[in-house]
Amino acid sequence: MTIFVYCIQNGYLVTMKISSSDLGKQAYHKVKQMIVSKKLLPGQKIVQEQLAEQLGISRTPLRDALQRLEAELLVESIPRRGVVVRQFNDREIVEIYECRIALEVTAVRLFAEKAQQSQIDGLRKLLEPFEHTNEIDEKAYQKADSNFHDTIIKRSGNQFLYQLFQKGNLLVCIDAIGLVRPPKETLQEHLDIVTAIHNRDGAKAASLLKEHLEKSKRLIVENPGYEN
Amino acid sequence: MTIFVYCIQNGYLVTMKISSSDLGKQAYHKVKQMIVSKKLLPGQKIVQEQLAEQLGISRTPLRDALQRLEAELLVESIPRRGVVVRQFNDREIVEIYECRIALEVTAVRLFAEKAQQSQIDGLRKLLEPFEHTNEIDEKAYQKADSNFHDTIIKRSGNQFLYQLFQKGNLLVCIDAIGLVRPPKETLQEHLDIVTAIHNRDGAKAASLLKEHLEKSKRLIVENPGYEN
DNA sequence: ATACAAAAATTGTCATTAATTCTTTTGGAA
DNA sequence: TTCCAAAAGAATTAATGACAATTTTTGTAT
Repeated sequence: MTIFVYCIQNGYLVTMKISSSDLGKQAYHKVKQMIVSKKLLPGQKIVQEQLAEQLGISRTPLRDALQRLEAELLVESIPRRGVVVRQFNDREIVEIYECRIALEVTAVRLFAEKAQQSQIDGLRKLLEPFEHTNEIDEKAYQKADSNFHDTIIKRSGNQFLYQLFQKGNLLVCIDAIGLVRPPKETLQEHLDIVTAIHNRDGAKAASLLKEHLEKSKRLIVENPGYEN
Repeated sequence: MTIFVYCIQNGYLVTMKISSSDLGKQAYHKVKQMIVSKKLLPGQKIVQEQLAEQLGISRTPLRDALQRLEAELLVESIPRRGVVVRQFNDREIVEIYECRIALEVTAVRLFAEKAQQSQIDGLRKLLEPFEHTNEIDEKAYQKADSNFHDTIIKRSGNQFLYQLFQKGNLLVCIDAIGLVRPPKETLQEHLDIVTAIHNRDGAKAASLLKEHLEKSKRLIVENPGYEN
């Protein structure tokens, strides 16, 4: 399918084609979705021809997609053996958390210092539905939580940091891990962070977020089954 | 070419073939080298057929390589338009530095807390050739500097962090940027950091490294030509 | 059960074809 | 003539299918 877009460029009306024919990128998103939604299980081998047929494409764009996913550490490719969905053990999850803390704390400081007021308000709005209520829908909260952290990183103003988050796939991994602590506990922490941002207190926001994330990390470390 | 490796696996002698036939990975390393060594210039378009012929391979493995390099942010692919070598402006270099600071400060804390004594000694040895001398060879120092920081990250014990550094290509970018400050200035800072690590003072090492990197970052920001 | 050999499945690579973009040429109006 | 727009042609990328190399599975004999 091809879509035509008309726009003004250098004062002239130009027609631009936006072709949705990039099978590689499409496949990338689909396979990523399949991994996150556990349709492809960790450790499972991906048979290329089979999956390609399932997606209705040939192997070349699928291989492109797998290449990307390997770079994002979501799959592992062993030459001549094939590609398997990567699985993270507890030690690796803690490693991921440590990286996340390092980058996200930096992001929140930048956000507090530079973000526009409307962006701060937007962040605040994400939390509203869950205030003043006892029955918190876990699924909705998880989504809001994910959005909350994503917004801070995306709007930090440091685009490279955001790319690193995506390419390093920290967000996806963290989504896959799911909620570590109950909403009741984390909601207040989120609110406090927003307050600090609102006051443009970057250092305070950073230390609050750090403690917020460290708590979750500690829970994973102290989890039975964690091997040091 | 095929190489056979003999090794003991589960108590049995096993022969393993290591085929260097992975053209994709080979091409990846070659092209990466070409970018770092400026044989392919920033902004330059890569014509796939041309480069493939130059490397003596077909376009399929070259595309694999470019896919990887795109994930590492070293090249940029515009669908149906081609692949160009990515160039970083000052603003992006600062962004890269901010990410580097976040991750490397975390790494040095872990290193100070967990590293074996021999690793700390190894770090110290890297600096020795440049002490007690007035004539510092810039090139040799740059290599030592690069090794110094690489060691801290690699031996932090957090493998994911190291992968993130590689995939995010922070190290390569930083190598490409080169020395920001004169050796005389940074050598003493490096020595102080080693001392803190030697004393297992993670917090001290972290704050010293942070200041060390922040100084370089500030120099870039204050550089004429930096657009905020 | 174990070890080996043959068969099947799967991956990596290439050459070809189709689709898209870029460049040049052509034609017409100011 | 000069400028712009449309059309034709060349160049380049994307995708498909086919083939060869390699691994995994299956079957058979020890």
